[in-house]
Amino acid sequence: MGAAEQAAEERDEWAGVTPDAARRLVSAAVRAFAERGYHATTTRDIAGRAGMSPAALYIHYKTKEELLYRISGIGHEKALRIMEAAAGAEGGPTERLRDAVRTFARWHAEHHTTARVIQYELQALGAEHYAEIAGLRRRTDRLLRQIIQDGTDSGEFSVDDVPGTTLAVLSLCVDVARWFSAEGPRTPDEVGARYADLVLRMVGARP
Amino acid sequence: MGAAEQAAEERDEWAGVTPDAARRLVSAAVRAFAERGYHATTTRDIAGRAGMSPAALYIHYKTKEELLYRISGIGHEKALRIMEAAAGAEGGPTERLRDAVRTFARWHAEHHTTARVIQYELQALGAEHYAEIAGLRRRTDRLLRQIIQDGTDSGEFSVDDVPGTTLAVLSLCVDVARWFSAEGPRTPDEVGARYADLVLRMVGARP
DNA sequence: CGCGCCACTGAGCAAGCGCTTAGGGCCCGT
DNA sequence: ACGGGCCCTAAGCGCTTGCTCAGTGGCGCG
Repeated sequence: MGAAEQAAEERDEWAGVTPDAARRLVSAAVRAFAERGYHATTTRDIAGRAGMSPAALYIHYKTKEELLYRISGIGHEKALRIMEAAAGAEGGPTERLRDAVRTFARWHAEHHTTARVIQYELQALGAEHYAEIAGLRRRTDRLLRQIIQDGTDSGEFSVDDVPGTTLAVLSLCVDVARWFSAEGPRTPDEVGARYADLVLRMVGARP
Repeated sequence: MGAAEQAAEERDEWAGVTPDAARRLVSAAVRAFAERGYHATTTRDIAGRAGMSPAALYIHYKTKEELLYRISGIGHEKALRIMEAAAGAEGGPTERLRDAVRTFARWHAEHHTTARVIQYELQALGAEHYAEIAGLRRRTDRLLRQIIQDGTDSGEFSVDDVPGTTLAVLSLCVDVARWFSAEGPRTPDEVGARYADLVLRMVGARP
């Protein structure tokens, strides 16, 4: 990803959503869901933030749940792509794990508003939508687990319980979205770098 | 804590709440909040689980929010006492950190229903109640940070950023409540032991 | 026995919820 | 000029919500 692309994405992480009104609604919904939670957010609040009447929401989305579903889908696909990029990169398990944790944790800090919604409001999805999103999460988990397995097989890492350690690493990164604040003392880059170091220690990389 | 005491506590972690009807309501509320979230839970649901009419709830609690406040208070005080016990124990930083993480993570696994409510539904509290609970969390954080600081000062640990590492360790333990399931393959004891090992690696304690 | 007490219920209120509907303005090709 | 389609709004429907209140049943006590 070039610098221009990344800057464009930061300016609007929902650039892929069209038309403009639908994008404004997604952006408003993600802010409202992150602040108050899905169930405490009203469709009137979402529409108000997007500068429309409550009825306008239903031209672009069938239900409030569909908004959450769209947000969750886009967010989890982005998270999966980040993990895919790190897992598929050249280099040994240590480099790939460092890169995976650094970019994954950094994304959860930088996009903590979106991340909070997609990671902590999943239970509000309907059963089928939940199952679909759970599939994306399982793929992300499998990619990270494979990196840790590779490092353990090659002897670069010393890990007793690969699935358990994978779970802990994912949990650590995801939970960044809960506590991270843009007003806090840490930048997303710093969080990513620190978390990568912590995780390399967790797996016993480089003695 | 003796075995009999611990068994009694596991049988009813709300033993301190009286009278019986008030305890049944707290127990029902914590299960409902954990399953659906605070805002998605109705007072009718809580009362129904406790075997009463909706109106009976208001004899024991002024509002639904007060129920959450009571649950949060009791839960966070218990978490604080666990951390106090580990921090005040005899032994070096390594032993105290191992004990702190083992018991803290284990509690979040064993009481994952309660823990989920007190850690992830905090935002639903009113401003004053939130501030009070936040004070308890700050005290817990300070105790853990002191252990890590002690180990760093003594040279047993090698930690660059003590507050940041403390935050990561707490985040890791707390997030157990989100993913832990009694039907899963791991027991709370196993989670506590594994997490203690992982954290000792994170702080660079001697293997 | 009879009286007061109080945990509890049945019924229901005002408010707010997700969502629908009828209709209006604007832009398009012809 | 004008008809059709697309967005959008004002109004409001049916329902559920948190919470209230008058009344009731059963228990303890004199």
